[in-house]
Amino acid sequence: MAELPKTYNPKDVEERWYQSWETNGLFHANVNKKKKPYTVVIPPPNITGILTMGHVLNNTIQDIFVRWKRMQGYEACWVPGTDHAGIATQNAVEKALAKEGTNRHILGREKFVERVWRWREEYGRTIIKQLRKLGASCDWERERFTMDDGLSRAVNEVFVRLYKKGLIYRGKYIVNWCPYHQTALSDDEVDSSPINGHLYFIKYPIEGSNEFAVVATTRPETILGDTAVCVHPKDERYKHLVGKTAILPVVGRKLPIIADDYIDYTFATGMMKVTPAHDANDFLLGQRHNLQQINILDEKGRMNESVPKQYEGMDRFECRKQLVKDLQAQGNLAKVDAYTFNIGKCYRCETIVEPYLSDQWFVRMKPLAAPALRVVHQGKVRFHPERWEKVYEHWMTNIRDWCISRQIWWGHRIPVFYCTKCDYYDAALEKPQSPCPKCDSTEYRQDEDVLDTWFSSWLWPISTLGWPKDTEDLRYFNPTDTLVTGPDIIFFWVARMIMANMEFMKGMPDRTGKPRKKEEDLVPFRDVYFTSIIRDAQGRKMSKSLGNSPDPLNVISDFGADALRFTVAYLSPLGQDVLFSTDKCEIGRNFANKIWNAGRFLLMNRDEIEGKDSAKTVETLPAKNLDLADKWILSRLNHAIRDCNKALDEFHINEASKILYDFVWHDFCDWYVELVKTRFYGDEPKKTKQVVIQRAMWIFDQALRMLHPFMPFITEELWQALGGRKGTSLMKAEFPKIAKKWINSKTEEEMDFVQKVIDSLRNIRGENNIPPSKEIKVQVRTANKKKSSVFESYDAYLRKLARVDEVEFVSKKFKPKFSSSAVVDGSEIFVPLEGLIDVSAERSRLEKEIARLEDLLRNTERKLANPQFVDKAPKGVVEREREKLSSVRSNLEKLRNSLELLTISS
RNA sequence: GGACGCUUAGCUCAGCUGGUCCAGAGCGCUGCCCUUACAAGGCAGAGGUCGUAGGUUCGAGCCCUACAGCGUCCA
Repeated sequence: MAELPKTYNPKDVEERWYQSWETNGLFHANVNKKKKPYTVVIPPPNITGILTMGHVLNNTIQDIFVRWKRMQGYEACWVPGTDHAGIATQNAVEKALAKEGTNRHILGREKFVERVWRWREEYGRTIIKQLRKLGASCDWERERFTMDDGLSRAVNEVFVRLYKKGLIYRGKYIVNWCPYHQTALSDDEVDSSPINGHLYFIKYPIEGSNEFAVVATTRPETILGDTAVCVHPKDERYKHLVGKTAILPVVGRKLPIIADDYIDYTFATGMMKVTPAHDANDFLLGQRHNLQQINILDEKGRMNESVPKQYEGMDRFECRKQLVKDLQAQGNLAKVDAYTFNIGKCYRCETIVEPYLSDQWFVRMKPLAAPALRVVHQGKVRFHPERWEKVYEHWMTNIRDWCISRQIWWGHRIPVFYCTKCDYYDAALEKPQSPCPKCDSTEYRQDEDVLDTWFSSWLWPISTLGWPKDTEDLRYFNPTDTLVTGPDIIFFWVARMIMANMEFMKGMPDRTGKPRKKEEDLVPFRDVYFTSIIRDAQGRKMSKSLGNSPDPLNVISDFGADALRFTVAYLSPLGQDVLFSTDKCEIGRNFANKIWNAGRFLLMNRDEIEGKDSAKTVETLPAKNLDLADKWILSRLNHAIRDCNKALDEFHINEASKILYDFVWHDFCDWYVELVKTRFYGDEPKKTKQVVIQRAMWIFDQALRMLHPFMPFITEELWQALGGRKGTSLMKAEFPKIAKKWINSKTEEEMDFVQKVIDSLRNIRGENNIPPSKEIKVQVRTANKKKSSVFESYDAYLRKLARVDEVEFVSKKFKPKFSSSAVVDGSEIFVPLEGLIDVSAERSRLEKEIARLEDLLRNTERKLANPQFVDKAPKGVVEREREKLSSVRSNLEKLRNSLELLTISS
């Protein structure tokens, strides 16, 4: 066994083990009927992306679950992959083209798409490679991409099925239009944010009258598309105007004045202009009242030929300025108020989106939503934390149809074919070969648009496993188990996956080959873990523009992947944001170093005791001749095993990491290792020492197993070093199971007493400034025989951990002089310090303790004096209070005596 | 405007179904230690009327109500 370096150096360890795991196929999962599957599909990162802290958190959590389940004996399968990110990717490639002085229109569609594929080959794998650095145990043989043949087939299949079912339709509707990308966006792709703008009040003369209709708008240029003025039917102010005609300034168009209770008559003047082609609500209003729809914009957001010549070709904002000037000149601008309102921006380029009337494809969502809502209500899909169910429910019950067409080139082209000779069209997997049923023509053209990227992502849990084909994988690994994702895509993705799975898995064979019927077999996953949002130390979202997002690869190279993983897991409470800064990785790095050195300590002593090259696996716990420390650490270990498994079961990652941190650092390193030293360095026979070291190694081995899902690299390295295991991996070792027989509260109480004695001796040493090198003598007056025997049995512990060289038992009559003292569970401890004692410090130390106990005593007395408490509180609680009372009283008395003696003797 | 979340030590946070840890951790701070695993460490210590005001209860950081501040989502 080579010597381990003094500090842990992650670099070579990580590289080496990841390669070993991957080349040995340890990440790969197969259909294995003897095992239960545990499946996770990765939220496919976007091919334009690079690893961010958000990915680190998300994938660390997934890896923890997957590695934990794998060690528990499940056939754990983590399906990785990427999505094609239509708009973002097209954006990136267009930018590259622009640098070359060309654009997609010059290239043409086919060449452009080829170019995007090349771009994807070159840059689209970045994030996948980076995930390996993090230690992600994805089954790379299963890597998928939303534009792969199989997945594209699934997309087409779904489109055609929904179309035939009448759940997909085409229509002219108002959509969110991004003039920069020149495409429609779904509602979710629009971010709304407040803007300090203006509210313009514009006067429309009323025909045959001196009156004006005064309407208010934040977008004055849209008046050019107005086709009505609307008032509330109950609004007395304007009743007389209904049915009359207003004249649109500048244009001169005649606008009917209509009444509809949709409008809010408390807002502004209570009169509203109606622009059916440029506002979603006006659009509906226009349909109800049969109003003309006048589109005044082109795809780039410029005024089109439907507006008066002087405005034609102007950008919408330029037109706004000019129009306001013109209205003012004409005296038709009543006033302009400062006004703050929300405005929608494209989530990719932040261009202000324009409600825009155009031909688009939609999915009818209501029928799909019902079962998806039900399975969440019934707990067949569980959200963690639960509160997201409300958000989900709200969205699902108010769901709107989903605009799935995008006017871009990169993506799945809509599988709809139009007859070039007549108006016939149909959805089909392939271009129709048969003549047009209406006109006999055989020429077809495919729809120019592509589908929203989410239209492929919503199939991810099934398409990655082979759907629409009935594959063994799909039968075995779906439904998947846990989805780990951010709450920001609950609508985009989570909800839609549930809908898709429920719809498209109906009737597909399950594990036993029978068609799926029950809803719990149709869900895409059983649990959804919503991760925290990673923010910077000031609580700001991480963003490129702020430059506050550390590059995870730098963090890994500075601290190690294990350190980063552990830190992130440790800092992430379920459902709460995480304030992260790179220096917090010291938590993980220091912990890794602690683990490393504990391992190093064990190895050094093993070599010492058993001789070099004695490495052998300790398969079973050497359970003979256990002393207090052994029994205690076994009890603590089993607590940790139980609590860690429970925390993971409940998705409390941070709690699980804290349990392991505390067990390893505080129980194992601070106490057990120190206690074990007394036996390593004592005079016991070699055989005894061998058992002691082997036991310590066995316990450490258990800890390594539990830590492995969190810190895979360092644990594997140490596990191999400790065990001399060849041809096997900690990845496949069994995760510890609780052995209840080792949990023993008596043992823990006894050890607690020993620890308290040591603590109080250390406290005495500290407060009296006794140098660590100086050994002290201790006189004890024990509360009972049992305590005396503990002192006798474990005095080696006192000697080592509190630097004691002599323990003397004293009688009741004994009156210590020049002593510092303490009371532990009724036993009095005196440390004679003649010449060394700082009397005033000692006095204040005792006084402080006395004051604390007096406080406690008063509280306890008050409680017990309350008949209601004694009456109503559970017996056990009252009993404990009584015990507390008597022990506090007796301790107090002893301390007061000591204080008195101190005063006398000084 | 609606929904949800947060407010505990100087900082960042734990504290799960009200009484056992007389309120915890990490960082920071103070003092002492390079004790043969670890100074990325050890030991000891200082530091909190658990946002405010009420209420329920024998008993509340934990439950209820109102308010304030911060944040997120939706309209």
